[in-house]
Amino acid sequence: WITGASFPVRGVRPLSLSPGRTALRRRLEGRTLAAVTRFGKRVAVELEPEGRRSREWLVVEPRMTGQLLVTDPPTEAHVRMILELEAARRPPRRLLFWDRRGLGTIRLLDERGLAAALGPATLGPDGLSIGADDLRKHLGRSRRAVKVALLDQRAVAGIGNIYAAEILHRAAIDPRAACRRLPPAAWEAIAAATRSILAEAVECEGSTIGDATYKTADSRSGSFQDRHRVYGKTGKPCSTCGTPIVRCVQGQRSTFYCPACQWQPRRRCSRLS
DNA sequence: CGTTCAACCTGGGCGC
DNA sequence: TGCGCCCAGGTTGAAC
Repeated sequence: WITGASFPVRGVRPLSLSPGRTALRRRLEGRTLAAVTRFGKRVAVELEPEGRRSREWLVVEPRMTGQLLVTDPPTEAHVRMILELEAARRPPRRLLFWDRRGLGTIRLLDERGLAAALGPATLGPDGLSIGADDLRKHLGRSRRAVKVALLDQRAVAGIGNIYAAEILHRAAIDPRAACRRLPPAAWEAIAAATRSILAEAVECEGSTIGDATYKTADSRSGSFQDRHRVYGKTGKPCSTCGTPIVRCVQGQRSTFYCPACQWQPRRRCSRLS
């Protein structure tokens, strides 16, 4: 159970909290953790009901640099939340939220708020089990470039910038291709690549690039960055065909792809007669 | 409907 | 060494 909750300020911009730090501390202390679940990129810590309160969830959205840690943080400076935890017959532990850039958010939500934060209007089916039909239903008629569309969490939850690039390389689809031009077979390939890339990334405990990116709750670095085929590989030979990998910008974010072996549907030829 | 831009932040890496 | 850029596993809202 939570014996103490604090939200250090230390001169940096306060963490985006809902409700504010004082109310949050009051509502967290003494509560018991019931379960921890993941929805796409969001983590929901379920709190058992207490007194007249119904069940509530602490929803953590790490964004770019936020991490939940049970070990000492890289620096004290960017610790945004400290939960002192105690369990029967165990030494006390601390659950920290450490976030260098401070873009992450923490919200305490009731059932209603949870539905809004994690429901189908916000988060689509999880990428680890996504099917081609789900993708096609949501994106099949979209005019957006397929890479931009894969980052839309309402269509499929859990794909970020690294994995969008790796998925489309594995599926051999050009990230610039418009969704509506993709045939059913392409969606099958994309769905299969999404499941396999994400499963491998989970197996490898994510991609740790430099010291600022993802680490596990006990601070282990991931190894999936060693398997990246295109992300951050500008100019390096494509692992499939040897053509140099290219970088472009889509929706203000970097995209990496092989200009030779990632397929783009031809523009429809206008035919006479 | 889709795209672009700005904003929220800190910090590493680069060229001059 | 310092400074000004560009870049970074993300999300949101406004403007066109």
